Amino acid sequence: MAKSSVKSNIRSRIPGKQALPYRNTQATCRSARPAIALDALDAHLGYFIRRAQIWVFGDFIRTLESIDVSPAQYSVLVVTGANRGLSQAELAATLGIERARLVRLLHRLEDRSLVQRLPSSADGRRHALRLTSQGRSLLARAKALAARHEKRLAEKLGDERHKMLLAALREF
Amino acid sequence: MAKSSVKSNIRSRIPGKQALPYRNTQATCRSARPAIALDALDAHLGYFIRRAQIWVFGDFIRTLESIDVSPAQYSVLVVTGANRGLSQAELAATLGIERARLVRLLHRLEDRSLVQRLPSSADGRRHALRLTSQGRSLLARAKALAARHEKRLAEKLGDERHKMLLAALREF
DNA sequence: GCATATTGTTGACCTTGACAACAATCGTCA
DNA sequence: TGACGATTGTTGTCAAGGTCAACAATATGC
Repeated sequence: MAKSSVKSNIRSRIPGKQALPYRNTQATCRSARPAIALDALDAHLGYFIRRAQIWVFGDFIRTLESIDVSPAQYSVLVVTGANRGLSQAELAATLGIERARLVRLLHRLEDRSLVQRLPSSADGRRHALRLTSQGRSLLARAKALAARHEKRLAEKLGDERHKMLLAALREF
Repeated sequence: MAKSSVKSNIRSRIPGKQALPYRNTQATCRSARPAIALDALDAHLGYFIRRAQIWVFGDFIRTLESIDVSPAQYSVLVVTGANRGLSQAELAATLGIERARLVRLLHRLEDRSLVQRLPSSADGRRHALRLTSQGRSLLARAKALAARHEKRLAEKLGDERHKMLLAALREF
């Protein structure tokens, strides 16, 4: 309907390129006709990293959706569980997220009684973060599901390629 | 200041873990004291993909910031430039973004006179996308800058690892 | 004791992604 | 032919995240 092209009525007919029925909106990017050239994109790591990120996160979210744990929440729960008494600034720094963002993440986890913010006796500014018992048991289930997700990933890629990617991406 | 912990005053003193001065908020994740355990996160590809994505996109954005071209805009310009007469649905599908999102991306690129939406003579619903001459010249500069970014990436990773990553991530 | 830095917090703004709805158009098939 | 379903571009809305600035409480260093 072209409601916004108030500009010109130039007819441009391009010969070789027509109406290929794309159905790779989902995750099937290895679809039918190639036809459309990625050109320079094909040499950019960033482009493929982004696509991989979307795929991996999508699978992770679907896998943990029964316990309502997002990737960000999972990372908070795991690191908090493994490092008792961590401060929010430390946690934010190791996860690579902003302090401000972590505050709101913790709000929701605290509302669900999964984490506690205890006052630090040594430093009045800090909170000592801990998992509640509910938090620990949910984390256990989350880890089990996440392991299934990771196994599926390893199967998709092949074990050696999976391990290789893990090692290479650690460079960042 | 713990304004929100209206809950308890339990003092919890954890011995081994204290106030390490983190300075890896930026991109230095290979920082000083390890101290904080990633635990299960250390085996998850998704975690490292996300960190890599942030790093790579950050470098890309900084590199192209002089010409004000975001990663998404770059991908639109590249694919549009390489496939004249593409429809928006086709473009969205190959880039893996929503039609709705592409509409707003194109709005801004059209406002900057970089792309044109021409009516398709064969199908009244479709737009045939084309770069303007300004779009083509900006794309040329963008490609040059993006190549510098990619070169920096290859140097950081080593050529063989860079190539390997490119190949492995294509699986998604 | 005072200046400066850090910590947790809130508020505002912007970008993305995900959906739903809609008008215009096309294709198909009775 | 005409009616029905599908596709295309579009808009709106909502939630999730990232960024940035401000602020009070607290700690540290001189």
